[in-house]
Amino acid sequence: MSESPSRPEPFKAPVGTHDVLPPESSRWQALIARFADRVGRAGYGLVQSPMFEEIGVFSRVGEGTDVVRKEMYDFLDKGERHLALRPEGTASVARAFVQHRPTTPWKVWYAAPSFRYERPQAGRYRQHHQLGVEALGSADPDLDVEVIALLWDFYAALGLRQIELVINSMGTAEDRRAHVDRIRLWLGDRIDQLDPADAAKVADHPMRVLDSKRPVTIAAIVDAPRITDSLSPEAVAHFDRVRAGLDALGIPYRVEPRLVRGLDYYTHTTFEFISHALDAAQSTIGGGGRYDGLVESLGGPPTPGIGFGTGIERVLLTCEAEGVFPAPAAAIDLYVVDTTGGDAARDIAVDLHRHGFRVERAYDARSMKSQMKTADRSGARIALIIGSDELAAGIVTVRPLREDQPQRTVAREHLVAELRTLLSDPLPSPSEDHP
RNA sequence: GUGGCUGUAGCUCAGCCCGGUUAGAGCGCCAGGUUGUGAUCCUGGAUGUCGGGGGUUCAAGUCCCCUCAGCCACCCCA
Repeated sequence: MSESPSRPEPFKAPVGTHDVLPPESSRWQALIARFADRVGRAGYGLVQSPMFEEIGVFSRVGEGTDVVRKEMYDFLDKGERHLALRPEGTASVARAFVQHRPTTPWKVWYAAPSFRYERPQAGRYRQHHQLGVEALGSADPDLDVEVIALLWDFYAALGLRQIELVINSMGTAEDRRAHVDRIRLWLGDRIDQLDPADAAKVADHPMRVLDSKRPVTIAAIVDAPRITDSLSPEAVAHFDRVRAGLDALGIPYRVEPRLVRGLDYYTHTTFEFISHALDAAQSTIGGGGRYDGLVESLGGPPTPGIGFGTGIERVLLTCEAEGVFPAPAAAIDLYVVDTTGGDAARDIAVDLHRHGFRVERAYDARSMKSQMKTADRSGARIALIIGSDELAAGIVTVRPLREDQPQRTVAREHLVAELRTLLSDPLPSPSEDHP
């Protein structure tokens, strides 16, 4: 028997979570930056809300949904408070609105994790990340159009083409309630024609049965009443204006009267973006809708609102499937190679950082060959070489790695100026922030 | 929560059906190819609780059981 001490079992990320490491993380940064830019230009400001809330914030707004009934990560803290990790983005933002009462229209965006206790699979995690916007305080159908257009444009800017927009109207809160009752009765009369799994849902979630994927059920409900046939005049007018707006902007869409979203606070417009490039089961990459009663249900004044969320993981998965939006190239311009022990590399690298350059260096006093190898792999355009000769003479050998040009030496005191010229593209001065 | 498939070096995998010397490949990593120069090429090297536990056996990466994890699907949704 070996006497070697047993190593502790290595830890792994919890089920359904994942680490995002370089270079993949640079795609995340770029994606979020694109999003922030697009929605920022439309007047949306960043909102940062807590990752957990009193459980009531979520249960109040989604008591009938699986997302809050079965999938919430809830816990008691040391003060016996019943809290929950947020399962979706809208409720937290609505709670913040109620708490702070900002002037309306209040338009915000977020990039934040959501948590749901589900079995993970392709495109589905227990912690996933959403980009989203919420606009509160206006019932203007043009706002519905604006919000949908933001997401449409975002996908388009990434280069995604195989995206379908599906929209529906749930009508006013009264329309919705009446329709749910009507559907429940209608399905109740045909309950034995449904797939048993769907039949079980009729009492609690009749609407859910309508977007069933089971062939037996699909056949049984072809003639089910459609909400679009029984909307109030007010709701019809709203929906008409939303469609007219999308038409005017040239945004293609399909009206799907059976579209049912996972949260049951929606009124009027609901929408979903579906990727046809994904062969996984999870093809919805974004969705949202209007929620005119939500703020009130959280104790605020009657306040209309609309928003969407789109899953970063799924969007990136779709980008991969369509072969668009690759990870940005390496961000390093210079690599310092020092064979004199490393002090020169330390001084030059930090000095160049302070002057705004993007610089890396080798550590551990490796051989020159090894350092050059690393320099090459770093993607740097130029290696700055310091050997004993350079050190003694107060110079640096500047060796281009990407272009076929001879290397040359530059005096240390002229290095910054020389490199600025050499790299040609304008670099920010040390005081400014990077672009 | 239910079901199917898969777990062997950092990564991708072979070996398992037909148990048997020090467990392999490619890529990656490290070093060297004469005295200071990368991406090619050549040579050499390091690294494995064969997911974990139990069992069968003279002997298990290979067979059996349990368990955990990953993937995929149901469900649900981003």
